[in-house]
Amino acid sequence: MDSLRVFIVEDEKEVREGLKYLLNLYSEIKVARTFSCAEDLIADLESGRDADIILMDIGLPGIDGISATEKIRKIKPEIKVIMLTVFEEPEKIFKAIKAGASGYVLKNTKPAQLVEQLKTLNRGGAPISPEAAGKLFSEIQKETTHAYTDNSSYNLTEREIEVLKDIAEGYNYRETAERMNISSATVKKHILHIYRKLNVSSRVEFMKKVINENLI
Amino acid sequence: MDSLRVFIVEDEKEVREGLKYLLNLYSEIKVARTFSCAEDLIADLESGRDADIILMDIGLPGIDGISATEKIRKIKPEIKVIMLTVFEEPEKIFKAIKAGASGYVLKNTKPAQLVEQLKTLNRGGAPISPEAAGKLFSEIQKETTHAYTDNSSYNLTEREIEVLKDIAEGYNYRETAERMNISSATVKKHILHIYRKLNVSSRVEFMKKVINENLI
DNA sequence: ACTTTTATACACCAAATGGTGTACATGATA
DNA sequence: TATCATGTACACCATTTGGTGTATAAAAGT
Repeated sequence: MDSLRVFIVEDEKEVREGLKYLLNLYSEIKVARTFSCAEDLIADLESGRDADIILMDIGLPGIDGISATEKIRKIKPEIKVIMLTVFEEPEKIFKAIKAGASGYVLKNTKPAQLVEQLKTLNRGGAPISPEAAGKLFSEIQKETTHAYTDNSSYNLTEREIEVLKDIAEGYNYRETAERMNISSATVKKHILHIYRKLNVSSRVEFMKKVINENLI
Repeated sequence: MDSLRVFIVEDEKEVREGLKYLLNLYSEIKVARTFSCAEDLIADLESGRDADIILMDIGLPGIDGISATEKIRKIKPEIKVIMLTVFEEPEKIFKAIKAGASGYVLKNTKPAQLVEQLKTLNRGGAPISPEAAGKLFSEIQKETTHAYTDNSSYNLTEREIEVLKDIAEGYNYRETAERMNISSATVKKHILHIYRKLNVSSRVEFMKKVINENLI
């Protein structure tokens, strides 16, 4: 198999050169080019040069690593960008991934381990430490804030709203019943009442109304 | 340090007992209780019993693993729930995390590795394989860019798009068939193909996708 | 020429949904 | 007090949906 063609973007020369040296000790990796800022990298990509993987420092002078990642995804979406950092900041992790990063690793990761992680990229894997993953999970859970039903016009009862939410989520009567610890006959009754109040008579009409009128 | 008190929820007896046996070989872990369904576990937690970590199968009879995780977070938010699965389905991974899961591991993970991962939980880590992380990343990226998703990405045929529009309008198979001058069996076939392409399996999921991704 | 895709259509079956009853207990309200 | 709204739950029924087959034929790609 061909070795992975890697670019490194890192402003601190020692880190940049050190990483290049260490990674080049492995036959699977070929550090082809290094850059001290994102602007240089982007100019290079636009002039036709190509990489399999870009190791991108987050804290760069000028264009920061996350913005650079967004740009890269636009011009060369096939290139995998791995964020490199010293600290793992929850919000940065989430932002980096939204921007299109394929991984998030610490600068002090051992070279052998880093090489292993880079190799998982081909299989759809994403290099990330359990610690960073934990912070990412927390961010996701934080973002998941349930908007609540605007019930001004339909006069749905509290229980009906609960049922509405579950059904609109995709749970069927049985599943909703189990989640609410009631019988599925009751869930069905609720839904029929909801149908009358919303003036619909099928799941499709129900879903149209619920989504379009932001009832969840 | 105390050993970690672990509960296992898994419907297949062999997997459940096997996992218990293997984990109990490690002094850091104590598999205190096992359950064949989520209902039993929840009853146990409500009656006062406590765990540090719950290993939760996703595909359970009755209340599924994700719903169960939501419930656990409500009654005992300090317990870490790790999802156990055979396959890594991107949407399930994302849903599980939103529901409050602290990790997502494959059933075939080697015990030693699993034990290591469980130990990282105390440090705020989240056990997740690079492959699952990759799928999670894709989901996050999909969610943030789904405004651009147009019908071409699912490779629906022209006829399928016609059917999709009618069904999403609220016509049922028979009505759609009449409008298109074909048999309702054919409409049904089309819908089943559409379901596969959209990766959904019910009208509700279908409508969510169609409306949220602007496929109409 | 051969395979795949697309569109059509039927049969069969299990599960879910839509709709109608009735019934009982609770708590609020007229 | 009596009625109403709510939440629970069951029975019954027809229709719809979800999923699996098989089959034919034209069109498109290999």
